[in-house]
Amino acid sequence: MTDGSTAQERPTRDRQAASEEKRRLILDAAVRVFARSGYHTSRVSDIAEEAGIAHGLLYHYFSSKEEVLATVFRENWGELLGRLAHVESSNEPADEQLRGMAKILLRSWRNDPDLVRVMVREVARSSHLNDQIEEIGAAFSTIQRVVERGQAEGVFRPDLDPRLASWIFYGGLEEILTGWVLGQLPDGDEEVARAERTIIDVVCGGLTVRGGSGS
Amino acid sequence: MTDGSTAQERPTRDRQAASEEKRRLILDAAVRVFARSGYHTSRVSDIAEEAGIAHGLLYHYFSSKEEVLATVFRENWGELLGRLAHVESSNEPADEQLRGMAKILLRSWRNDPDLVRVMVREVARSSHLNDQIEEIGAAFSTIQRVVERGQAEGVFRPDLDPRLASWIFYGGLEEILTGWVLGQLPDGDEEVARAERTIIDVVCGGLTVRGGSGS
Amino acid sequence: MTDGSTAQERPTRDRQAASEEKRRLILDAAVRVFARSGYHTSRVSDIAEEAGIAHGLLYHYFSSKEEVLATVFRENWGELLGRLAHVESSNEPADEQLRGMAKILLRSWRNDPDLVRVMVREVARSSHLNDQIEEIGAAFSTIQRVVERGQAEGVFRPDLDPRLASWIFYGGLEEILTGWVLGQLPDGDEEVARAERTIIDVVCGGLTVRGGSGS
Amino acid sequence: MTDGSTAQERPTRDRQAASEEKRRLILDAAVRVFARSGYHTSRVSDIAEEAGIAHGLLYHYFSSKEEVLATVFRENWGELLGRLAHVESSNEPADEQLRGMAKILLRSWRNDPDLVRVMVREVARSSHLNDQIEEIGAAFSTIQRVVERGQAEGVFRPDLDPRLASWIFYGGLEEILTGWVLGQLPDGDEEVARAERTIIDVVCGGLTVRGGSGS
DNA sequence: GATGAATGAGATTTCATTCAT
DNA sequence: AATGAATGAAATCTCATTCAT
Repeated sequence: MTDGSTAQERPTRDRQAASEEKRRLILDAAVRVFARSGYHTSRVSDIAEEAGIAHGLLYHYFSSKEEVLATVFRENWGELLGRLAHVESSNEPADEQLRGMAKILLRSWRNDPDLVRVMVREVARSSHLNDQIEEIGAAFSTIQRVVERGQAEGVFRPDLDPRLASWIFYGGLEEILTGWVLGQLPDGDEEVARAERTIIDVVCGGLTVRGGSGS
Repeated sequence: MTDGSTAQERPTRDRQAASEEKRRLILDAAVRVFARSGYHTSRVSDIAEEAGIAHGLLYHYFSSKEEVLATVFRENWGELLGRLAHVESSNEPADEQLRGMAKILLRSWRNDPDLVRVMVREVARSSHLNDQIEEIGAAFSTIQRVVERGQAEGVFRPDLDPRLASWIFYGGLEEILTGWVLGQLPDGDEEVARAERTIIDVVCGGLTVRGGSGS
Repeated sequence: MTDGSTAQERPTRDRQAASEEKRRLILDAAVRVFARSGYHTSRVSDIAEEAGIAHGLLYHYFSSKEEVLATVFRENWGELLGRLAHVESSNEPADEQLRGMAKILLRSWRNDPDLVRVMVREVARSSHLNDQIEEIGAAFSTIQRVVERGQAEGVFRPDLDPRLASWIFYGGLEEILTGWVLGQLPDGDEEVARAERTIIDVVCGGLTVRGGSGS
Repeated sequence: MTDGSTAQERPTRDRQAASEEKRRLILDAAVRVFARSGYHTSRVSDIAEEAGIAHGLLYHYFSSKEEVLATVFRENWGELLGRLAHVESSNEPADEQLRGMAKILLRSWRNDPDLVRVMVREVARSSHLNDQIEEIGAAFSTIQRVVERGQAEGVFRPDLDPRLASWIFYGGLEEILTGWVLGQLPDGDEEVARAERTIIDVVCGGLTVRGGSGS
């Protein structure tokens, strides 16, 4: 279809595209603003200003400030879930899958620090929106299934509660992200790599020195 | 006047006691209200009503709503720090000390759920007041020192970053508390005991099966 | 499009005009309210009600109640200064210039009694905002220059401190305005005329009888 | 009566004296506080703190904050009126009486600057209390009578409105005080003396150079 | 007299949301 | 779609005054 679109069709398509573009503009601006000032302290007009639009226009795209936050969460968390699922469906052994998931979560900090800031500080446990709890739970379930498979395959100890273990694993990851967000843990590519190693070492291998036949 | 108190002295002492009592009344009410509605959503008059006082009186004791939250944090976190320090100064081996610290943190949920709710949701990473970051850091330092001692004594693997390990340990604990706070993890005395066991098993011993035949 | 205005341009211009109109609406209402109740006793909502707007809108145009008062002062005092400057730049003799300035000040009472009420009672010496002192000083400087010129031209006695003389002159005028504001001096066109005559007679000619036989 | 007072009598007298002393303490503190911060901006507790008492005690001596201001005014203005009346009843010529009155008013600045600050800024025209207008009027009446006598005795020009003249005279004085209060006119003993001279020169002799048979 | 805890009306200001243009 | 003026509920905080002790 080199130019088969009617005169009618094109503007419509362009409009939709432009509309989608502006929607994204607002969401991106919101992430920056929420990251900078926090959800409650940010004003709708701050977001609009950051996005370069009139604040009234925001209400054409979102029904409320809360919905902006919810959308930020939903769309990004959804993508994350997808990537975790992809790891889960790989053929790697359970511990390698955990490593892959740690990588995804920890590297998000370098990819989009503002987004992590918002997720960690505003969404993770702030319960602005109860709807999100379910979606967050999906991540835990994924991790939990990996743990369970590891146990079934004899790679992981069978005596541990897989649900708690998955929470602990995720908690360790999130806390490291928090350390970066709060500027309390040293930052940088190398640090991210070390964090990946450490979380896997600790959670999979444990702190305690292995006895028996060598390491 | 055998007891040496003047007529002046007594009422003063009584007043101070009463004043301190009321201060505590307000703080306790604030914890309940913040736990129920969240810091931002709670109104000062909600706290006052919960405490059974006029809202103006709150400003006799605290300079702002924010100071109320900061005080709730400071006083309770301080107490927690004291208990962690006590464990640190015991003669137990490092892994037992970690277990002791896990106990303290996890049992706080049963002792005072509202307080944990507030600490987890409003203070831990909410960025209200940066002053608190330092005090939170003190807890990490304590844990970190235990890890380092464990490494020095040959109980813990020396190749792991003790700082990251302490964050991971604390993160696991906090995530479990969060699970309870959000109603996502099953609750109850038995569950707390299992959580204690699991966090220590995972962090100290690791998920991976310990085998004679190495990994 | 013969007139060169785009479809975009017109509404914008209209809006600006409407906005300016509303700004003035608020300022006028503020003058009436301040005149009636005094600055401190007036509430922002009184001003809004008098202007027929929601009180929140006032903050669209002014950042605070204090800024409303400051603006009332600045804009009106600025106009007054302009008129004084105009008199100063005339070719009249010094005493005639003083008469002209007295006219301006005294007639403002009949033109806009509420404004005079506010200027006399709230701004003149009330110390709300020190920024205004400078601008008030400009009026004194103008008068002082006229006095100095009168002295240089041999019309006024050269032995008098021109600065003090200008303050005395202005003080006499302001006191008469105050008498009208407080209802202590009789009011009316004729009275204003008499006040003009008297202030010039007193300040220029003095109370003392001029005699052939000197004093 | 070396010691004729009964046991009953003394304490009573002492108490009254102590009570009166405290009352004065509060009034003096109020003058300082009002001078510093202005009436509306001063809090009752500021006055109490300045006086070194509990703020509740202020209400044993005065029924309200407003009454404190009214009392400050009444007592001090009354004293001033007495001194003006004393000048009026002297045998001096009218212009000398005016000079005496100017002295009293202007020197009050050096005697008690804080009091002048309060009188000029809070009482003179602020109409916090309408009751005071009458008492202020008494000062004008006194001046006016002097002017009228001066006219009757042929010292002052008979064609001028004596009421307006007295307001102008008083206005000139008050404006100079205001200049000092606002830090806009140079201060000091010498300046006060010059101000006395100038106000009398201007109001009695006028600015205009005397013609006829020399000065 | 003296204290200061307690009250509560009330004031300013903010800001999410709506809506006319 | 886009603007930003307009609304008004709501929240924090102040402080004169009262009153139990």
